[in-house]
Amino acid sequence: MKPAADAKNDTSKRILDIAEQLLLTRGFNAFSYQHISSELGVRNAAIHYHFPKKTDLGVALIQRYRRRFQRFVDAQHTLAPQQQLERYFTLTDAYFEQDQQICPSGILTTEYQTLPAEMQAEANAFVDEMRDWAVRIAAAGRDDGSMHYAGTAEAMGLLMLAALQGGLQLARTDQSVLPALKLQIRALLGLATPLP
Amino acid sequence: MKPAADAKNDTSKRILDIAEQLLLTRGFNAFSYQHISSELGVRNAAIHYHFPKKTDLGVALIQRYRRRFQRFVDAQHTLAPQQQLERYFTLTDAYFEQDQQICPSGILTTEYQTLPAEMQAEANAFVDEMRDWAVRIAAAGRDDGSMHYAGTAEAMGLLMLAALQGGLQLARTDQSVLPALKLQIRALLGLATPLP
DNA sequence: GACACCTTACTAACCAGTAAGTAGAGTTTC
DNA sequence: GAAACTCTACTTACTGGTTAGTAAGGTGTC
Repeated sequence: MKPAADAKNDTSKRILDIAEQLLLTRGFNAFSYQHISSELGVRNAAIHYHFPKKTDLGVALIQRYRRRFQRFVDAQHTLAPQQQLERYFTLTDAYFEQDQQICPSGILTTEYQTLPAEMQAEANAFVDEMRDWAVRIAAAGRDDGSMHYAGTAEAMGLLMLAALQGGLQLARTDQSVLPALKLQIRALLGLATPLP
Repeated sequence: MKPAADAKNDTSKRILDIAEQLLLTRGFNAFSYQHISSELGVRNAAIHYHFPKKTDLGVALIQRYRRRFQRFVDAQHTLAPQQQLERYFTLTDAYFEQDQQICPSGILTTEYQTLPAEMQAEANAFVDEMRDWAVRIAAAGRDDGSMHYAGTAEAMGLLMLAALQGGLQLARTDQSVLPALKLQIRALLGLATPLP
């Protein structure tokens, strides 16, 4: 048995969970170790024990996102393209419903210029992966005949990603944004009503 | 003659100019009065003389944007819809080319939860105005037969706004984003090559 | 002398980060 | 099997820097 290691992992995970919530609602520059430690019920220095520098915490957060996103993608590579798109919409809705969070790529690219180089590198990789995935959906949908749109799959995937990223942010000022955007993306892809 | 008033206006304007640059590159939470005062060559308290609270500066910034955007819209209400769209693209490019700035609505909605209530209210109004304008372009383009797209003009305008907002942010990780996005929006509107 | 526009000098709060110490659980050594 | 140790996961206490914001004073212009 390794209760010590379990406890360590548990605290680290809880730190990451709280930091993730703060990142997606307030941004990396607008939360501090105090926010985390008071929420967690420990002292400030305890956070530094697990993540010595704030940069370490930021990098760990993005790396966790990347792993999670990879699992998300892998888990549904057998689904039809339009079902994958609907899953992506559901994911987007889930962000918004949880305290009007925005997507990680949105906060990371917006604060990009103020982030340490290690975080910028991780953010670049993360954005690339998300973009590739959106492009694959658009390409597969065209290939299997379920989606019909003008332009290239590369540009269409990019547009969907950019629109949802911007849409999650705009939704904070008007909650009707996301439903309208989803409808419009479906319309532009020549999709009818969403699948159940 | 009013040299005193001119000097005041001039300094206030320069403060706003520097603050605007900082807002669009770093965000509201990631710049301080020190950044402005050192750039301007004055002491910290001089900024507080013109804008007592940082909130005052933030509100003044958004109000200036709103006035500027209104002039931008008014100045080209006689242009054809697709020419107005191209002007909007040009505006977007100009932001990016100036130190990879993002659009004001992007930073304001991303940092929304951390902004003082006065700034949130101004941001709401600003976003509404931008959204209305994008929708009017989509509607006018459909009405005059120059644009052809699926879905409503409301949703299409919103999608263009959201995509360009997200696109300006994503462009920081890959400069090919904006050109691809512009091409795709034109394609989705049934527009051919951009007008000169 | 009143006013606009600054300065110096300061406060209190917050920030990331560090150093040194401690409690407890597990491991080693004799 | 008990004393000695080591390790994890913290704590207290602190540093130096930055933050927004204020108070009081100076200087030039009308």
